[in-house]
Amino acid sequence: MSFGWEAIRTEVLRRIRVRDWPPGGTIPTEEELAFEFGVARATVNRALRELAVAGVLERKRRAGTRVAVLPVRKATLDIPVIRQEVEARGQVHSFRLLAQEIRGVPVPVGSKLGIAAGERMIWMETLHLADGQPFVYETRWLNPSVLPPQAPDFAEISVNEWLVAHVGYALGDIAFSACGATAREAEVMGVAEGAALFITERSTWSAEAPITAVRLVHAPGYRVQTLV
Amino acid sequence: MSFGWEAIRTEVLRRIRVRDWPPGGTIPTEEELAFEFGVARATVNRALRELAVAGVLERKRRAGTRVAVLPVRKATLDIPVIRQEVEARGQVHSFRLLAQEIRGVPVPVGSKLGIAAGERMIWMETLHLADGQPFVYETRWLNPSVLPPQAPDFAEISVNEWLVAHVGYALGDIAFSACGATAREAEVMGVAEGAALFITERSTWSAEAPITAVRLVHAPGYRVQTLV
DNA sequence: CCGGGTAATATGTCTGCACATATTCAATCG
DNA sequence: CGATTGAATATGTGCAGACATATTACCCGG
Repeated sequence: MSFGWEAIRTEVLRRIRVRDWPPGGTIPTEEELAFEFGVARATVNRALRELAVAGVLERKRRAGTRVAVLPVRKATLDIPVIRQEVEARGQVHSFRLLAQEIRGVPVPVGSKLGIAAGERMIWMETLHLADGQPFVYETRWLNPSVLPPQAPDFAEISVNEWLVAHVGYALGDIAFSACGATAREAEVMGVAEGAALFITERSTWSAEAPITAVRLVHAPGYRVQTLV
Repeated sequence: MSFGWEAIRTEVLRRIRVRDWPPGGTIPTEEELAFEFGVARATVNRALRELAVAGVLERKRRAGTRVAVLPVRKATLDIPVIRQEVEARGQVHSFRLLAQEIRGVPVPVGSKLGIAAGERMIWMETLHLADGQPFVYETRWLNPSVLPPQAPDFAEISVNEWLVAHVGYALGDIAFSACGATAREAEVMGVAEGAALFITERSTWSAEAPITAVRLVHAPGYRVQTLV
C-alpha cells in the first residue's frame, strides 16, 4: 500500500472528492494517517503540505488539518523570456530598439518602483518580431545604476536577456490586463487604433535597488495559459 | 548559523545573486553544504528543492545541482470566487441569471472538454454585478450529469459556488487573453462595441467527467496581479 | 460570568541514518 | 574502435525519534 508520499496525496485528494472528508471538515491527524497507511509521519506531512500549498487543505497547529471550503485555486504560470517564447512557436525571433534615452520617471512608475518621481532613468522602446511580424511592443524604465561603466549595446542583446544574465535573480510582481491600442501602439504593432491588446506589466527589484519596470503590449490573439 | 531551511534557502539565493555561483555552474553537493552549514542533509535538500521548483536551480541525480541559466519565472496567481473578489473590494456582489438552456456544444468547446461536439450540455449566461455595476459577464457550458435529480435553482446560488460546494475538487486549466467586445458583450456590460476587455477562460474536470467550461468577460480596468 | 494563566495537542522542523533511482564515467570485451 | 556492462555518485525518498511552536481547551480565581 505504501507507495510514497505521492500515493498518499492522491488518496487524500480522492477522499476529498468522494466527500469522505467534506469541505470545512477536519481530517485525521498526521499520526493517525501515518498509522493507517503504514508510513512515517514525515511522509504524511509531505503529502499534506503539498496539498496545503496547492490550496486544497488548510493547516493550523493544534487545530489540525481541514478541507478548504472555498478552494482558492492557485494557478502557476511560466513567464519565459520573449525569445524563448517565439522560438517555442517555431518562429524566428528578432527585435529592433526603437528608442533609448534618459528621462525623469513619471509618478506612477516611480511609486511602483519605490523611487522619487523625476529621478532619471533610462527609457527604452523595443519591438520584438516573430518571423518579421510584430509580436511584442516593449516599453521599459531601467535603473542606470545596474549597468556597468560602459553600457552594453542594447541594439545587439535584448535588455531582458542582458539583465537575466548579468544582474541575476530578483523579485518582482506581474500584472495582466487588457487595453485598447493607443495611436503609437497601433502604428508600431500594425493594428487599428483601439484594438484590444493584452498587456503584461512587470516590476523587478534586486536586494538593493529597483531594477526595471516593463510594459509589454502583445500582438492580438496572445494568450497566457496554464495547465494546473 | 543554522536557522532552518529558510535561512539556507536565503543564503543560497544570496550566493547566486552575488555570482559566487554563476548561472550554469554547479553548486556544492547537499552533503558538502550540510557540513558547511552544520545541518542535516535533509535540511539542505528541503531548501534546494524549494529553489528548484521556483525555477532558480536545476537538479539531476548524479549530475548535481546547477544554477538555471534562463530562470523561467514562475508566477502564482490566486483565482478567487467572483463573490469573494467583489467583496474584497468592499463592494456588494449580486448576479442575474440571464439565460439557461440545453444546447449541443460547438466544436471548440467540445474539443476543449474532451467530449463529442453536439453532445447536449447546459448553456448559461450570467451577469455579475459589483454595487450594481456590471463586473463580469459569464458564459458557461455545464455537464448536466454532475447535477442531482432535481437541479438547484441557479438564480439563487451562483453556479460556481454551487459547484465548489457540491462537486468538489477538480483539475482544470486557465487562460487569459484580451478581446474586443462583441455586440452582445457591449450591450450587457454597458461598454462600446469593440472595447478592450479582459477574458478569463477555464475548463475543469473531475476524475470521471468534464464538469464545466467558463468564459468570463471582465469589466474594463480589470487586472490580474501577482506578488512574487 | 468573565478573564487570565496553564496544560494539552497537532503541526513544523530537525537529525541521522538507510535505501532507491537516475545518470555519468570508466572499464571491458568483441 | 565501438558498444555493452558495471561501478560510482548525487539526488529522491523513506523511517524513527525528538524538540519547537502555535493555538486551543480548560481550570481557576476574581
